[in-house]
Amino acid sequence: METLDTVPDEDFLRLDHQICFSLHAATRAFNGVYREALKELGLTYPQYLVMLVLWEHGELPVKGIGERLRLDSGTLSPLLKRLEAAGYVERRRSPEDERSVTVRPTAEGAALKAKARAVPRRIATATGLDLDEIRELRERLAALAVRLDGVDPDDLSSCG
Amino acid sequence: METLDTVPDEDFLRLDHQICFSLHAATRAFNGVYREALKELGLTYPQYLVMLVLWEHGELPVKGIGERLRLDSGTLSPLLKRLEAAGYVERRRSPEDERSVTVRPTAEGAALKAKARAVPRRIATATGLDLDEIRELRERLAALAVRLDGVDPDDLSSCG
DNA sequence: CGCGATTGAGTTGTGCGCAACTGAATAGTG
DNA sequence: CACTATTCAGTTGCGCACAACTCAATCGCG
Repeated sequence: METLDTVPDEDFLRLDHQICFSLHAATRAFNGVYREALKELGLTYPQYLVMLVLWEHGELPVKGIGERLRLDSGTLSPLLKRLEAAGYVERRRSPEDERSVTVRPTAEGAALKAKARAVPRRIATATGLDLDEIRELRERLAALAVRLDGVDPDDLSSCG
Repeated sequence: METLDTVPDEDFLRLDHQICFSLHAATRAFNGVYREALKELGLTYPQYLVMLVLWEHGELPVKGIGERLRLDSGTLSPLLKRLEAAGYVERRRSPEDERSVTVRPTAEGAALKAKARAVPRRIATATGLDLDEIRELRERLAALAVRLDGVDPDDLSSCG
């Protein structure tokens, strides 16, 4: 039987080449179609992700957005600043906790949701997958992300 | 029967939130484990991809690397410059075509392959997937990337 | 209450990805 | 042969991701 242990290192490097590349390429291809689809909304893909969680929750602290999207303030602060400059969100210091900043969609940002409705369907059509396949892919990727995020760094270095 | 056409826009936005996020998160989780595994080699994930194709082909023009990794010169030129500064590759103008630049691993770069051998196995173990599952995921992602790269941009905008 | 530890947002610096561009070399056409 | 079009690498500019850091606000322990 062929298991991880029976494959030579050499073949593994080649396989890695392929899987690495596939994931990398698929991600960038996805980014590409989203970029195109979001062009008319004036949003980048990560900005769209932020707007999605804001449309769903109404308002969130920066930290809350970060937890849901697994992004830190180093990424979110400038991104939110650009969304604010574009007029789609507003930020204000929380009165209860002066450290926290609450983000919520402006009227214009909320209105954008209507225009965004058509986007996911176009993307789904572009993938050529049906609903069940999309859901399955989502499950797999989510499970993989959870598993990879939980890996002990020592298991990845030679001394582990 | 539930098809793409029978799902309301509202549900679609929510689903999109989930699939977007899953792909985004999985990619970054993958990047994270590779970053950790490649730390001792002094390579970033994209630099590792470049070294993989160079180890396999011996030497390639910048264009050849770009075709295999689906990357343009805007990304590759500075990346290769850094690999050269690190002493892993050397670049020289092709004598036959002065426009082209040939890239090949230095002795140090070639030696790195031995240290890199252990990396893919650690990554594969970290994913918790067996060989067949890894292969299947690779197939799916590759097919998806090809399909998405071939999408007509007009199909993604409202006027399409 | 006082003071050190923690938390939250933001900044800085580096590398990647991509669009748009430059400039030089080559190919192709009349 | 001359001249335009194309090709190739590189640069610039912008946005994202992440590590490492700053600074203020808050928490928690003695």
